[in-house]
Amino acid sequence: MTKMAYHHGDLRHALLAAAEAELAEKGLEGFTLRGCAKRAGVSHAAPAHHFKDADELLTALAVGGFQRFTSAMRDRQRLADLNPRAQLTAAGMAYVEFATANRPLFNLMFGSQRPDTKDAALAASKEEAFGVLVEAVSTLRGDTAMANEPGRRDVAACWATVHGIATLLMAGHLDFLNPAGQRDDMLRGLIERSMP
Amino acid sequence: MTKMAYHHGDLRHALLAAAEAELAEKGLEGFTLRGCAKRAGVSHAAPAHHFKDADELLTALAVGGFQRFTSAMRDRQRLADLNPRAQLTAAGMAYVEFATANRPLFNLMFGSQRPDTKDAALAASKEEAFGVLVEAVSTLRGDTAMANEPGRRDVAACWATVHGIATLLMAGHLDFLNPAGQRDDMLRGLIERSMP
DNA sequence: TGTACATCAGTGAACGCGCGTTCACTGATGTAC
DNA sequence: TGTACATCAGTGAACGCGCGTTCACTGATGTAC
Repeated sequence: MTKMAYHHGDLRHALLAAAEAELAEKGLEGFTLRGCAKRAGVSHAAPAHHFKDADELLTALAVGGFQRFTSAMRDRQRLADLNPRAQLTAAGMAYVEFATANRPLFNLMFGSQRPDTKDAALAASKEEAFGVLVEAVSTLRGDTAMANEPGRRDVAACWATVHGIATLLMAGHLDFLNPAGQRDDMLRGLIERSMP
Repeated sequence: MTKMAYHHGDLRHALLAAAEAELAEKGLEGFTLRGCAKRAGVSHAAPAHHFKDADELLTALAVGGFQRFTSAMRDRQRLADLNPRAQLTAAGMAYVEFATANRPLFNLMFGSQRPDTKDAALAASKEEAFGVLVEAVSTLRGDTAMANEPGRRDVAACWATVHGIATLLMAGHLDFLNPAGQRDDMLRGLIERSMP
């Protein structure tokens, strides 16, 4: 496809990529449809052919975010020791790292009302990410964690801890920890103590 | 002061009250200076005499938020049993409740970049809120928690847990817990298990 | 006690800006025959 | 294999909107004398 092509060819994906860059750079507050179009090298009216409005684009972005989030956790688990605690820790570490490395995206995924909660793909990708955590807690417990109240509490406790660490870290509220700089060990310690 | 008064008399405080209502109603994304002025019953150019821009107003709002946040935790502690665990739990419960009861304000305080981080009053009010938690953990440990690394980790663990619970709860991600509805007991359980 | 005047806190009209949306259009693509 | 035509994906100008900001102004207040 030459640069002069009237038709883009794959504007939908180009827009998604542009939107992701736009989100990462401007944050959720500075995110605009016009900015995405400009970044994709297309007139600002063009996106309407692919996304109804900014929120629909953001919903698609969140879906991709959850998928990459799931992959990041699974990749980390594959590199980790096979014992249940190490597996849960690996997922937790990847959770925190994904958040700090993709702040506005993470914020879109977990802290925004803009993505369409009724979107099936979003619900599915979210559920899949959640599944990584549930699976790790289940293995550690030796049962199906979500099937009983103590198990659900274990899931909630682990999740709240990693999520809390991630959000506090992003806001710079945990800067008092470990001035020496071995951040990973410190995080690992915090995550492990949340386990059942 | 009659309704016809040309001068408001205490527009600064009226604006702060209006801004708080505006924030609660519209959220951080829909917050505008014009909206605050309108709500305060004043022309939209008037706020400029009291606040340089929206961020300065939001900074003042965040300061007030942290002060009320601190009070909420202290009030809860005063009603609770005197033993150290109950004191820490009380602070944690108040933490979570404040968050869910004041979502946009809490979001402004902990999740936004808009308040001026260099503002001395903001830093002080934030530090005071932090102090409630540090004090409770210190009492429980029997030492000055922030003076040693294990102590700091205990502070971080408790904080991350309550903060994680608060943010996940706000996003509706903990709905799988306790369908029976005894939410407080469930929260208390989660908070207590994070303690040293 | 009264008057003059500086200062302050508000008004309201005007401006420019970037946004989303609309619309008539144009160029490319795919399909029917 | 070629032609006609419907459809689709893009353009770019125009619009209205709400925003923050500016500015000349006006009304109230406080102070000097």
